[in-house]
Amino acid sequence: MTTTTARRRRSDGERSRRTILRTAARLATVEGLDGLTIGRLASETGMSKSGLFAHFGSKEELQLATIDTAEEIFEGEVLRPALEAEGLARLRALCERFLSHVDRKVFPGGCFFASAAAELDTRPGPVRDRIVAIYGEWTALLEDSVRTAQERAELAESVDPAQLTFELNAMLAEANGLFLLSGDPRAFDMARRGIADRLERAAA
Amino acid sequence: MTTTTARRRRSDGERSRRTILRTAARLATVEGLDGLTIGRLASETGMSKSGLFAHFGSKEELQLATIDTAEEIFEGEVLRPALEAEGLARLRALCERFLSHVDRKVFPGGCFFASAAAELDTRPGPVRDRIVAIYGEWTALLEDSVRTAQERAELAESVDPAQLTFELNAMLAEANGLFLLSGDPRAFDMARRGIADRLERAAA
DNA sequence: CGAGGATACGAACGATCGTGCTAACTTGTC
DNA sequence: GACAAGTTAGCACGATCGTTCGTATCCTCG
Repeated sequence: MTTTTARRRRSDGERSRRTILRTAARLATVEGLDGLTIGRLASETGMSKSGLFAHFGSKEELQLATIDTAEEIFEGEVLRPALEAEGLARLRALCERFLSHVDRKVFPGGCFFASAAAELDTRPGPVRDRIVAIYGEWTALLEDSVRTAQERAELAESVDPAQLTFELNAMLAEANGLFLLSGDPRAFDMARRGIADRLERAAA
Repeated sequence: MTTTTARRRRSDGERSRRTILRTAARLATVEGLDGLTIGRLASETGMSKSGLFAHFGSKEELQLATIDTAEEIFEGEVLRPALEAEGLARLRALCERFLSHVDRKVFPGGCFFASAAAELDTRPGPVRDRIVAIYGEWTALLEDSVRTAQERAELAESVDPAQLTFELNAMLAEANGLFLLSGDPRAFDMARRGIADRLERAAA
């Protein structure tokens, strides 16, 4: 039988890999996941092209690893803090943490996944599939929060969870886009006001 | 005195220029305005790289001309038909024509300007400036329609035009993005429902 | 401490990028 | 019908793309 040789990594390699991927995640929101180039990333991290490349084996693997890293950052900045609340409060917290993470420029090019989704929209392949899956998880999380809020009688039974999620998501994404285009933080205020109004209307 | 030699174009050159730019506008929504490459565009139109390049002189000029062409197409498909109506009907028509032009795949990658805005968000320069200006004009058109609808007592005086525009724009853009990601035309239904609800709530 | 594997680098590859140069041809004008 | 100007192609350039290979170095484990 073939013993699967699990290549154990060295600590220094692990560390530079993290450094590379954190830089890549930030850079990708500016240059795009495709515009993210090996040479640029190498000079940004002070490594050689070949040394950096050896960590991934292909550009596609680098992109997938970058997405994983962006997901971890997003979890830490948005999801984990918001998941401490429940029901309607969780829904509000998810929206607020999302807006906050754009405002605080966790990624210099705004929401990583909004940027990646717009870029990979029409380009089939595993990278796009990964982005679609993550978008689906985010949407499902919002919808679940709506449903829980309904069970707790914080939102009306008559509310369509998918519809409400669509509208909330729309305002979050638009705030992200408008802020990036205009640089005006009033984009967040408009999103907050729109979301608050919409939730009030959906209240039980 | 120096006579300004206005370079008059020849009819065959004008025709191929149009062909190139129409192809470029479609292609840019898939590959991106930066991913739009001279060589790709040349082979797509059956021209030589240098012959095509001579029309523009630089890639940036090509990008700017492509944006102009996309604007003309957008005017024909969305603006002109909608501007026949007035007030609230115009506002509804603008939304409906926008959704329709995405659904009909006027551009294979959805709304040209949503795609370009997401790409150029964070990259300063004349190309970005042009996209920002066009986004501003679109927003101003929506806002003006809201104001006119208020003057005609079709929408309540208490409505904040900028806020309503933000929310409508958000749902249009989200429908565009969601449709491109999922391929599911129910994205348009959710946008229509959300917009109808929002306008009903804003009615006088 | 010695061995083995992970890590990193330098050099080089074919391909493609945007961009020039030159020359051939078409078109429109007098 | 000739001449000027606009149009297109061919070829080549330096740069950069993703990728490969050989080699030197460092960490880790026995």
